[in-house]
Amino acid sequence: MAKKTKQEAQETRTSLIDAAEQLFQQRGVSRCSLQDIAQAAGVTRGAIYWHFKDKTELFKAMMERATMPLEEGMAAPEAALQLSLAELRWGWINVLHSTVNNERTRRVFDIAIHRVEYSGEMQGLQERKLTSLRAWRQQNQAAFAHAVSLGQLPASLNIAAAAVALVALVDGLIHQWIMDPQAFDLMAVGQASVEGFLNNLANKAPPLLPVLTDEERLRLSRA
Amino acid sequence: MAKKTKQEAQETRTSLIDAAEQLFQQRGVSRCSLQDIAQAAGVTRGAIYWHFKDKTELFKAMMERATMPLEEGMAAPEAALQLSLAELRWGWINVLHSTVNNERTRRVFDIAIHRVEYSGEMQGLQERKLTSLRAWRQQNQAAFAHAVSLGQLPASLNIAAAAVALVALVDGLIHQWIMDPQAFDLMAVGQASVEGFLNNLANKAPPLLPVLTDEERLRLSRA
DNA sequence: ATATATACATTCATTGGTGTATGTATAACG
DNA sequence: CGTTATACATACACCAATGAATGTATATAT
Repeated sequence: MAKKTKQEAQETRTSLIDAAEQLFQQRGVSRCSLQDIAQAAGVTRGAIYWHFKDKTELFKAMMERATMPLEEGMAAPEAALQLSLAELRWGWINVLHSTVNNERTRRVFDIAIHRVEYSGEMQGLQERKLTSLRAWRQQNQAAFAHAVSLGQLPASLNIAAAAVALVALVDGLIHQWIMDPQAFDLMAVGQASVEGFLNNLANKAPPLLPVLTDEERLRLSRA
Repeated sequence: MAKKTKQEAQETRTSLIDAAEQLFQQRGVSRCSLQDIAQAAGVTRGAIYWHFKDKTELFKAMMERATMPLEEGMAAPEAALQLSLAELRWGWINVLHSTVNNERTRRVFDIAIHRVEYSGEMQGLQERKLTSLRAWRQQNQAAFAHAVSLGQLPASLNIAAAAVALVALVDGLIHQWIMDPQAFDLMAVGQASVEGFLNNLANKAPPLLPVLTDEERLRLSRA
């Protein structure tokens, strides 16, 4: 077949990634062949091997296209040091928003969560995810530290633990919603949860539950 | 080769599941062959096809062996209606505990989260996971409803949203810890987070953050 | 003690997928 | 306007994995 224009080549590349996105979600990454993807994009495997080294590189390109806008939403490390709680809240709401409203984000989240095995050549992706996770935690922690220095949060706050918990909360909400989207309104529950979490960091109400006794702890460690 | 005793056969079956557990985690489910598993267990593929229909059934058996004790920890639906907040807290702490201290639980969680694709024949497993997720939510919600009826929690509480958030919190903590175990102490942070969450459901402190304005919401929906 | 079911091992045929090598028409460039 | 690099299509060789078929020695039941 004939050579294509540079723009046409970019269009094939795009449609290849599009097709991969669809098929990866439908059949799982390892369960769909390059033949399937090429056919869905209306080309042959030759086109794939021209644009990408192999399936792993195609996968990476797909992930990057979708997550790049999200990573941009994360403040630069220096800026995070001065991040206010309101700005932090805003960042999380933004993540939730694009999860709900951006179809591509949703699909790629679903793929990253349920349709790929992080082993072998995909191992690098897990480490990239880990890096991103740590960055989110760092950003939370820096914002909390800043808020403590301003007196908005008590100095007794364990900011590292709080950072972990907030990431867990949002991450868990997204996971749950991706699995079961009609079970709840992610934006509503997410906003209420995040705001509730942040508000409650400030106050030291008397505990509703009695603290676990040492004897109870012992029972656990023996179980 | 010779026929084995019934007990010996059971041991073969067990060692097959053991080997699968190890290799699934190391190489990912789709990336390790039945040949690999059989060899690691010191038998041939014949033994696998005798004990299990195919790889999917082997995987299911592996999952069931590990998650059965956890599902037992979940109260029966009727009992959940009378579940106290302290008992609910206890249940979650138990999950965290076996995540940290039971090596098998940890491995299988890692496999279920990172080393398998929920597509094709594995689709059924995702639905099983969904069922379990809904059960956890239901249990939380029932306990909250009960606590509201006792006056321990305010009637204004959105118990459905709170149930979702608590599941998200614990689920997110486990995910994060499985990815990055040395980043934090799951038991300590988990206990503090869960207790903090439950305690904060009771009080209605003045909000630290100004509520999102309608104009801000609009900016989001246009983005 | 004999027969039968058991618990595997071995062998075989098939297949789907990968990577690479090669072909080729044309866009881009000087 | 000729040359070259481009953007694929086509063809080929290769392999790893699966499932089924068959073999077989022995535990177990009667």
